[in-house]
Amino acid sequence: MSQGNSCVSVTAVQARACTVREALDRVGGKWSIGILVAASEGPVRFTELERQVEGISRRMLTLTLRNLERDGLLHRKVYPTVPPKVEYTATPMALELYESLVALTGWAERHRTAISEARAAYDQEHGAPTG
Amino acid sequence: MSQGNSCVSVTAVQARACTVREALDRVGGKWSIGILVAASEGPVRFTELERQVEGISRRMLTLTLRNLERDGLLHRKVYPTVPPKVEYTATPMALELYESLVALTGWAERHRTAISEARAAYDQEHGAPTG
DNA sequence: CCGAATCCGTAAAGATACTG
DNA sequence: CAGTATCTTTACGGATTCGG
Repeated sequence: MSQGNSCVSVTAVQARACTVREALDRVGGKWSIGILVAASEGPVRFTELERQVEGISRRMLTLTLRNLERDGLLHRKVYPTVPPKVEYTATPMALELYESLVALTGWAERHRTAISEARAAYDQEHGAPTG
Repeated sequence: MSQGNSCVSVTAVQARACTVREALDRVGGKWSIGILVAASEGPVRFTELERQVEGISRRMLTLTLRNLERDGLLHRKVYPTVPPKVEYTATPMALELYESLVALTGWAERHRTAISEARAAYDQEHGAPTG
């Protein structure tokens, strides 16, 4: 997931950019947000996530779960019962992150149509994908 | 850059997740943020960006520039002079996006060490990359 | 100075079958 | 139920070359 970046920028401008990317890298994957949002509502089990995120493969669910756990965004609790039971819970840090993401949600909603129009205009002016 | 997603989620929970991803996809690339931040300070030229972003290749600069322009985040102004001159300017929409990203910056700075520690702890408990 | 076009390596992501 | 292992496809990103 292209992490392991320590913000070794030369200019102050790019140092700021790097800090932003540092945050985005935590949720940069295709599925991280979906899992995080689902886990923000309370503890969720593996199969439960598999249904909720919908479209995710078993493999990607496992991988993303591991990464989120490794970053301290999810807590993994195993119940040693005979049908195995594992619960994933969002940590306070993850909940805080989600709050920060709400600002982005607002932006996306406000400019959703503007972006679509910009893309349509661009595609028409240049080589449009539709023809 | 894995865009073209229209948020066709079934559950309300995942619809919210999708809106967040919609915003993240605009800046999801490896270089988008760096370019956006540089352009937020005022109009910048191609070669200027090539130096500022530092590490970016000519190809990726061009590609990312095109995507940002297509999404309506950058305005491209060409001066038909004999040595060609092209200026890229952040649109109001892009500046607004950058403001929203500042919230994320705060989060990243607050939890930078916590994340590092979480990763170290995880790597030690499981198979550590360093041994 | 600003870019397009091509080739190529790596990493992300999907599908599926198998296991404790 | 909760994963792991393996295989294949796709997208991202780097290096290089060429053109206006």
